[in-house]
Amino acid sequence: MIESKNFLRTIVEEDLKSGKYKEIVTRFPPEPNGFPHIGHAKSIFINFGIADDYGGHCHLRMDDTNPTKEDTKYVEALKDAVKWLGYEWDGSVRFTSDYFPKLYDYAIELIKMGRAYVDSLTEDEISEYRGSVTEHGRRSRYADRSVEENLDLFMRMKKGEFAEGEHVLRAKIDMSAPNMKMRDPLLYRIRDTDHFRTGDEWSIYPMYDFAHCLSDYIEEVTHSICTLEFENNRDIYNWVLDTLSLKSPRPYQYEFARLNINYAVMSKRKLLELIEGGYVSGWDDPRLPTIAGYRRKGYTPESILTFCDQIGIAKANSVVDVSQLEFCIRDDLNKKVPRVLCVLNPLKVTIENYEGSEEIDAPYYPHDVPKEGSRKLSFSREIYIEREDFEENPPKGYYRLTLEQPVRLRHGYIIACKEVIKDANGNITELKAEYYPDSKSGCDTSGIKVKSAIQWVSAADAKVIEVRVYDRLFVAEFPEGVEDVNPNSLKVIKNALIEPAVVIQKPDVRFQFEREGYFYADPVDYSDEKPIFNKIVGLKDSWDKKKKKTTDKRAKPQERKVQIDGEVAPMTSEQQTLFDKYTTELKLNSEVANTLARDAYLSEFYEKALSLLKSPVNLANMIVNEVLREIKERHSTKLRFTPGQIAELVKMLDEEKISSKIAKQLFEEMAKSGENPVKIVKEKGLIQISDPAQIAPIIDEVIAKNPHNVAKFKAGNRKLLGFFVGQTLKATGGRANPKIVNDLVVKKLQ
RNA sequence: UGGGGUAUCGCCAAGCGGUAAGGCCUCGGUUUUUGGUACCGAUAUUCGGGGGUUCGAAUCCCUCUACCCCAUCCA
Repeated sequence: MIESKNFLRTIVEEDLKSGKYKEIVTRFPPEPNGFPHIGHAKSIFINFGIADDYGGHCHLRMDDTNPTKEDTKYVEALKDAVKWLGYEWDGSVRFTSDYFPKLYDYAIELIKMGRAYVDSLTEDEISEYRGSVTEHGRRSRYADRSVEENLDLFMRMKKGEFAEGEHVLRAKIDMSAPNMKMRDPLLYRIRDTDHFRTGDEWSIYPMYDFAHCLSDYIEEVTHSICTLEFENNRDIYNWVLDTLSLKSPRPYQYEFARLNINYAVMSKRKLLELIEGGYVSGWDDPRLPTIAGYRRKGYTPESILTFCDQIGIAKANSVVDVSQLEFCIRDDLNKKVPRVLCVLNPLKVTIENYEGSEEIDAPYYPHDVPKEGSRKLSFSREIYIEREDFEENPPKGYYRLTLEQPVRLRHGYIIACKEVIKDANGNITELKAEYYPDSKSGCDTSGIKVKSAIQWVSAADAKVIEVRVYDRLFVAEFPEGVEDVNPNSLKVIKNALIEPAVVIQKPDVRFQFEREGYFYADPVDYSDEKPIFNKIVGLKDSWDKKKKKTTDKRAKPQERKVQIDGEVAPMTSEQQTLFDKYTTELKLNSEVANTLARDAYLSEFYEKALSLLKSPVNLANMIVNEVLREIKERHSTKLRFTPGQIAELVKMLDEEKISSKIAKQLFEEMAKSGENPVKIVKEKGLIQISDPAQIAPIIDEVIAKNPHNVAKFKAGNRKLLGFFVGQTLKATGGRANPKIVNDLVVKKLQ
């Protein structure tokens, strides 16, 4: 299958390599409270795709912890979607509700550990006590109940002794946690509602944060992949699994950005609004971005999967252009589907010099699609062509039929228009034409040149079909809601005419109506008596584009955004004193001095190193640029090296024993091992090579190996300097003095 | 405003100190009995802004800015 690397796959590969897991297990865990949309397809593609490619398993699990919203009909829709996309879940479909007994036991355990308590605050109080993003929360007065009391209450909650809202079970974490999700999150709530699977067996239901991580653990999931909005929930995910000290391996959560597509809405709420408001016909309305909608419209699973692969996976919120999806379906269908002739808006043409009738053999596929198959087209005196394919007053660049310009009937003869018949209102009702008998397709000896070939159907045996032409559901690129609905998103053409083979022979269910687009026999409403086709997507239309371009001249006023800098916090007087000392006395540049002066730990570190080595500038640079990173990564204090070691490192740098490149390498090693830098240099032989006589031959070799780049460099591509320096450095194991290499390369390439 | 994220072409997106991948869109051209397809070519001296470190920075450091997520007994 089509694969590209992304950050999730990188993690999976590393975990496999390090032996963290023997086998990868992922899961697709939808809540069965709505139909899956193309965003789910992305998630399915990611989870099943990773499992497939790394020899693992992917589970399909219904996250059914909220009995008030979920329903079995959605379970079926979810299963259908996964199957339709071509994936098989491991084992049977799983349900979080299957784990209710186990989850209950885990909750009991948490209570016994004193890490969970039954709270009896009202809903409003709980919300109030939680505080806000800027204010700490306060703990409930019920948080101090004894383990026994909690146990008793929780068991009675389970038995159904209390009404909804009377009590909840909460984790005891931290009401002042900056992450609001960690302010004693709810674990269980009472619900009177029957659950679609467990019926009235339970009167308490676990919350997502409690159920999800444990369900993953129970199923031995390794990588729990979800969308960005759960980033804050990761802390609880880890808290639950860690607090219960479950035996490893355990799953970890990773987040990716959910899919958005312009001119569409993806949220269940908005989708439901469209359905319930009657803006669309149901979950499978072809205008909806639901999987059922795309399927009904005629999209293939392959095209959806290709799309998911093309858009990639990252952590940045983004909106993918619909044209990317449209490209995928066109690209897929182009290779697969028979071409037929259909006239959407018929205009009668009488060929006055033609008598009788004949059958024309016409292949289903064009020369560039390697597929076999053909049908007969019957030709006679009366035909229909597309109304748009004739113009009395053609615009410039019009290739189709005009009074002066003949045109070819696809697979048939060339015709010329002789007369235009109009009704009382001046509307064209019919064309009188003549054909050229020696111009038949395949044996054309007429020598007439035409600019285009158009579709047509014979009046005598064309079949009437209904065609449903779908346009985007919203007029706004980023729709808010129903107020942005496109009133013309569905056009039903009742009397389109199509060549009979399509509805009699039925060579396929998807077709390209030539020069129009791709169409699909509607799987629900189609009947032999009343054939109905959905438009899947139009063909690219460069003529349409050209026409539009001449009419609307879009001049975009491109203004440059000016970014305003915010204010920087002022320094304290001590910091200021330090800063002044650094800049004037020690001659540090102000940036470095600023960073140093503002961080007490850092400046102290600096002073210590400085007392051992009088190299203020290099020491400061090293500390600000390298040591600071280590401090951040290791939560300050636990550094594995001392100021003395930094001084030794900088000393070697000052003495030009090592290059700055090696210094960085060295620093990293030292930070990891705590080893003495001088010792590392000695052991690894990292002494810098500064002798030009030693370096020159290596450069010569690099130059000899890359004549193409030498030419480019000489032609003025100065960026290639880095390439040559890099190659030379690589050849010496990083030991060559880069400054000298640099000079030498420039000299040699001059 | 506390915390957590994210910023690379019109839209996605690689890139992890050494020549700014790729796809879509757009624009040219060639082939074509689909104004389709295919094929060729063009399109980021620059990576949200400003500084710093380095021979060399999209990548490391500082700082600023913008956007997204979190205060459901939803998931």
